[in-house]
Amino acid sequence: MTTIQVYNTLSGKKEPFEPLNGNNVLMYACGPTVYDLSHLGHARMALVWDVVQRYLRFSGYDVTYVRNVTDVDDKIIHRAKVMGVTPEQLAREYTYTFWHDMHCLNVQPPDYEPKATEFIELMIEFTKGLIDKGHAYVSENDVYFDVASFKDYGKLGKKNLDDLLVGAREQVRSQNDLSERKKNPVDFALWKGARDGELGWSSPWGSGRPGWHLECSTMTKHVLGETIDIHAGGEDLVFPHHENEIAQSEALHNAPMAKYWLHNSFVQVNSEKMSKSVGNFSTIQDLLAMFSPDTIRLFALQTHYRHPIDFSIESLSATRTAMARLLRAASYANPGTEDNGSKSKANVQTFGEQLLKQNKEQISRATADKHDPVKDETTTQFRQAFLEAMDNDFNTAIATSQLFQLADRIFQEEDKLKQSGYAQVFTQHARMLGLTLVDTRRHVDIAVSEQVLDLVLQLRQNARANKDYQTSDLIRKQLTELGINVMDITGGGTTWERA
RNA sequence: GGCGGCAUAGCCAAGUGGUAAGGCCGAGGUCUGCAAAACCUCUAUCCCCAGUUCAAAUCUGGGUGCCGCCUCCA
Repeated sequence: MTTIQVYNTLSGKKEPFEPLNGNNVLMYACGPTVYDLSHLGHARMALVWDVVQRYLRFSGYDVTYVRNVTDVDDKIIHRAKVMGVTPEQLAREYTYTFWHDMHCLNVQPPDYEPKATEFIELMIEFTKGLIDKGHAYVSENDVYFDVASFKDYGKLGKKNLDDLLVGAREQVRSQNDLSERKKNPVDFALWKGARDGELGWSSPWGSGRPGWHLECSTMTKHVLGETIDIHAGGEDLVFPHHENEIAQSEALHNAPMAKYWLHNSFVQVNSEKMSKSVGNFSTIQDLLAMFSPDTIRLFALQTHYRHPIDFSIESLSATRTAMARLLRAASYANPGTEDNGSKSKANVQTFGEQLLKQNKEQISRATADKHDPVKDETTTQFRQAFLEAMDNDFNTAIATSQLFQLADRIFQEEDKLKQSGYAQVFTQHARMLGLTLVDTRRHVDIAVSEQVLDLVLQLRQNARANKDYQTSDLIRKQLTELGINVMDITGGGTTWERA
């Protein structure tokens, strides 16, 4: 099997990817906290790890991919209070919108999607274990992790405890209630006691809720195991979130939590991180109103996942133009449909049905070239360059550039059979990146259809004015067949409505 | 202050020792009733300075600018 190179945050280097247990890959990505609509930054995270798990499967690994949903957290509680709903209602609402966004973007569902609230009992067990081993202590109704008791603390985020203490002391001074409860300013909460009326679960330490980091440690352990292959997430989770997960899990298990720690970079706006707190975000739903899922995906994949992407409507528009070219190239895969396939036959299948079909048809690395309808220097070179790029720490920027180069070959090819063959190879590889290639070039929105109708009716009026009633009647008849009733108003003017 | 990262054409963006992928925009041409698409051609020596090397965007040192994390954050 060809070796994939991955950049491991833990070592700060690219390393050959070798799963711990033969062909099995256990992969966990930190999912969203569901307290609001997801924005492009969340989309990038989901898209990147979606492509990674797709590529690992393509490469022949038996992947178990887990992405959690954080459905209990301070932000959820605060937002719910503001909106006058319960935290459960709020979390469920935004879980649904997240799923909707993911489906629209053709992000494959993970194999398991644990929610924090489903693991409270096990988190309590986890905490007890840490207390028993002397890595955690109870303070009033809270439980804290004793950072000083874990000698490797800081190995992921490349921090040393002394430096952290200097900074932490100043922060804690401003929250002096906390400083009294913690032995050490950098200690973090495993369990937070609930104040009056606050959301809480009963525990040996009274009513309360888990600390943020605890859920990922617990769910990783119980869904996948004590040591997994890949733990992934956004760059901002390196410290303290993943650092604290490591501290908890490794202190309890005396075993590495994950072999590879992978992190994606941010989406920026004017060179500044896109985030809720800055307020410079574009929600996935807003963007989907303007751009196709494939455009958004291509936009994300044209930059390497460890580099920041600078977002602007202009650059997304540029990607839309580029995406149109890829769709045109793909349309040669099924000769004949280019010209007569637009008679709405393609729309019989729903988007969801198309995606399921595509996933079923997805090729694997071992058998990929056997399926090649055409096998020559072009396809061989293309595949080699494409796979080489993906093997090299999932370099989707190079992989997509190869798609453009193959697209050029498709356009140039005069032999129809070859052209179609190239286009099929093109399609297979584009779908490996999760591009749907659902042809959106002829999708017309309501505003445009209205204007087109106005135009047609204007032409009909012109015909009537010229007493060309044959033409004007033909137009009306055809529109009627489409379900559009055309009504001339006595005294001039025309209006229409759907029958 | 500590840690990490980035700086490549008008814009976006790959490339980490052997002489600059790809996308968008633009220019000229072919095709076309006109246009669009397609096709052909053209558009950079890589922030600055010094060094290592036969050879550097790519390594080393220094400088400048920008960003992220260290507090919730994908």
